[in-house]
Amino acid sequence: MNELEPEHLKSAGLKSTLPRLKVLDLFKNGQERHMSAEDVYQLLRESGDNVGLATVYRVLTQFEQAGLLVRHNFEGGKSVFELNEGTHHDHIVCMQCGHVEEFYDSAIESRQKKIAAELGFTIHEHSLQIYGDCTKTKCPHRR
Amino acid sequence: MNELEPEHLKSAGLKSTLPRLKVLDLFKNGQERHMSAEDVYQLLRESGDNVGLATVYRVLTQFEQAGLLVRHNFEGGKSVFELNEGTHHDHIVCMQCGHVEEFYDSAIESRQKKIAAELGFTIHEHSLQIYGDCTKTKCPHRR
DNA sequence: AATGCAAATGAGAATGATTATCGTTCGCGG
DNA sequence: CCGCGAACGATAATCATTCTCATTTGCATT
Repeated sequence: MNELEPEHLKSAGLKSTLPRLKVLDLFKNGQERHMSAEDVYQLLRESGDNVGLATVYRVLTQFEQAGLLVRHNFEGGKSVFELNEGTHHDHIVCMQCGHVEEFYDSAIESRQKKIAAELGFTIHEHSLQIYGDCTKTKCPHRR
Repeated sequence: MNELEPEHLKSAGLKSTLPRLKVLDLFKNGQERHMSAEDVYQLLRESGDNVGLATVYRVLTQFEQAGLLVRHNFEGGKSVFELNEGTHHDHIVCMQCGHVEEFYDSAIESRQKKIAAELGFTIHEHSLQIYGDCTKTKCPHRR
C-alpha cells in the first residue's frame, strides 16, 4: 500500500482533498486499470470510504482535463478511465467478458496522421477500438 | 424525388410500413449522410410526417440489424447512422463544425487483423474515429 | 372489397448514465 | 485558531435510449 501523492494534484492545479486522493490512489494502486465512474464509486464504497457519486464524476472529469487520466468511450454508453502514463495506446475489448487489452501500433498511428493531413484536418485525438471475442481459455473474466 | 423501395425491406424480412419507408427514403434520398435518431425524427417531423421518436429508434436498430444501416458511436453520447453501401470505412470528425469525412486505409485494416490475431482475439468489428479541426476554409458547416 | 390477427406504431413512462443545484463542510492562507 | 471560497454529498434534473401498452396497420384470407 503506497502512500497518497498530493503533489500530483498540486501540480495539476487541484487542491488536495480526500475524495480526489482516494480516486487517484484507486487508479495508481488498485487492481483494475480501466474503470467507469460507477466502478470507482462502488470500489470506494466497498473500502468504507463515503464518496458521493456526483463527486466521482466531477473528479474523473477534472483528472481527465488535468491530464492525469484518459477517458475512453467504449460501446455500451459508459465512459471508462485509465491512468495516463504518457504512452498512447488503443484497445481491443472482448464482447463476451469485457476483458480489455491494450496495444500500440506505430504503422496505424502514422497512417492516421497521413490521412488527416490529406483530408485537411488538424488532428486532435483519435479513438480506435477493436471489438471481438478473446479465446475461451483466457475469457473467464467478469462482465 | 425517387420512389420508395419496399422490396429492400421485404428482402430484409421486415414488412413494408410507412415509417420504415420514410426513414429509408431519408437515408437514400436525403441530403445528410450521417444522422442520429433525433436528426431523423426532426427531419421527418419537418416534412410533415408524424412518426414517433420511439419508432425511429426501433426502426434504426432494425435497419442496423438487417444490414441496411451502420451505427457509429461518436463522442458526445449519441449514435449516428449511415447507409450501408458495403464499403467499410472509418471517420474523421471536425470538432468545431461536426463535419464528417470518410476514409478507408487498407494498411490500417490489415494491421488490425494482425494485432487481433496476435492477442488471441476473434475480431468482430472495430471502431476508428479521428477527431480534429478541418481547415477553416471548408469548416463552415452546421453543428 | 370486407375480415382477422399478429406485427408495428405512438404517446408517454421508465431506465441508465451523467450533469446541475444547493445547502453544508473542508482545505488552507492569514 | 478564523474565515472564505472551493469542494463535497444528496438529490433533482437532463439526455439519449428503451420499455409498456392500448390502438392502428399491413397483408393474407374469405
